[in-house]
Amino acid sequence: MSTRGLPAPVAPSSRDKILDVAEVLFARRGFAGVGMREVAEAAGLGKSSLFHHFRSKAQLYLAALERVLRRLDERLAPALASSLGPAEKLDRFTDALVDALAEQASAARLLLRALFEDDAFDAEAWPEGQSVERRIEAILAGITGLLHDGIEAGAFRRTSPAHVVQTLIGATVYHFASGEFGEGLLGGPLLSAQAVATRKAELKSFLHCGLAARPAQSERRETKWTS
Amino acid sequence: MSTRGLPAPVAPSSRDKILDVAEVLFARRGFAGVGMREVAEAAGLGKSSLFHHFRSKAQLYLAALERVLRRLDERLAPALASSLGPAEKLDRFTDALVDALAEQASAARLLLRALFEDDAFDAEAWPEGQSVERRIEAILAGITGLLHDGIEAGAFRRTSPAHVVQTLIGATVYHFASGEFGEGLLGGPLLSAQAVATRKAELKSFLHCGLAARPAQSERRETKWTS
DNA sequence: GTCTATATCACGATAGAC
DNA sequence: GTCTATCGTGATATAGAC
Repeated sequence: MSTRGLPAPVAPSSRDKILDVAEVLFARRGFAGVGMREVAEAAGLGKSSLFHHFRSKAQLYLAALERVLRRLDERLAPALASSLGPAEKLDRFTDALVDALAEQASAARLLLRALFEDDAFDAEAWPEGQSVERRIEAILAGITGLLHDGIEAGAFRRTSPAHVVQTLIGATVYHFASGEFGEGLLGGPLLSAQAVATRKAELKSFLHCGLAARPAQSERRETKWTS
Repeated sequence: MSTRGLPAPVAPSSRDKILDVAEVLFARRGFAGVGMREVAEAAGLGKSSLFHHFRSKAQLYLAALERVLRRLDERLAPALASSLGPAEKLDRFTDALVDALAEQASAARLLLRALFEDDAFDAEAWPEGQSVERRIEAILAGITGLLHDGIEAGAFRRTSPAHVVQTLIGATVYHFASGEFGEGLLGGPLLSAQAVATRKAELKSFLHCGLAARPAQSERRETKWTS
């Protein structure tokens, strides 16, 4: 019958191998910094064979990014779908996010590029680009909605969900994308089990405290959060 | 006699003009994504004239980055040099950092690239690269030392200064580098006076609370928050 | 200091044999 | 599907006139 839906652990297709090396290379040096020749050679193919699987460099880049986002979404969705309270849900979300980013450093770097670079090509012109856009929006809607619900339920203090999301992205995506610089700063590896656990605890400690609902008395004097 | 040490506001040299456009272009599309021809034309020069001022593309990139770091250091140094307590010092440092990054968005982007990209060229081979390295280390030493002193003095809870620095970088440098994405998420401009003030308040609120020294009893009460 | 012209090379993408 | 060969373009960088 069909093998659809089943992973193929023994025989990775050429397409998957190309995506693997493209993900690593694009993460390291960005879209413009990687040549199709380099990707092809790293995947063990000729350059023309690569263009048989992906019609253009932009399509390859977007396909690699889309795969990263798909895997990330698969890791985050269970945390958001659980029927826990907002605080516990946010903890699970944070754990899942950190685990997913720490599992593969190239994913964090590629994701960071997607979030702050104005891509030179027109992403919307490719179907992969639209898929990328939709996946980003879905993930953002999930975490933003969680924060919003928590505020409405009184579990979090009244703050700006968007600003918290930006802080969360910076504290996770940037952290695991920081590579050599981050390791030099920490004085050790970024991706060891211990370093990941420390990061998780540190981050949750900040979130726990920074989002905790407070007595109205100690609330900010200028409580006009516009966004 | 000499004009050394005086700014020249009326007659910007060709070199300064080149650095201006290089900073913007490299920030937007990275080292590999910008051509020397594009820089030259944006600066109103011929391509060969550009190579008269900067011997290579790598030197131009590093010079632009070095200028960004120099200006940032000038803004941060007063906050660190003040004779305030650790908490107030950190507040001033945060204000200065946010103001400096918000003042010019290209600076934040170029700085973010410097922190997470493994540059394709050998930065150490150029004198500008060594200067970049020294300036980054100086800034890091300043904020890390401030956090360390605050912990020793009992003003901050006992945590990892390096992790706090990473969180701080993510919450500031990434935030102001996020450009179109960040504006879409916030639903408004990133760099307006109001948005900058909101970001400052949000960030200091997180820091204030996340770093506050706590009674030893509540220090490790993570049963409610950890799954 | 700025220019025109050029050297040399790598790029993305295509054609067509096998 | 993979290959060799090639097209057209634009890259960094240099040479030398003015």
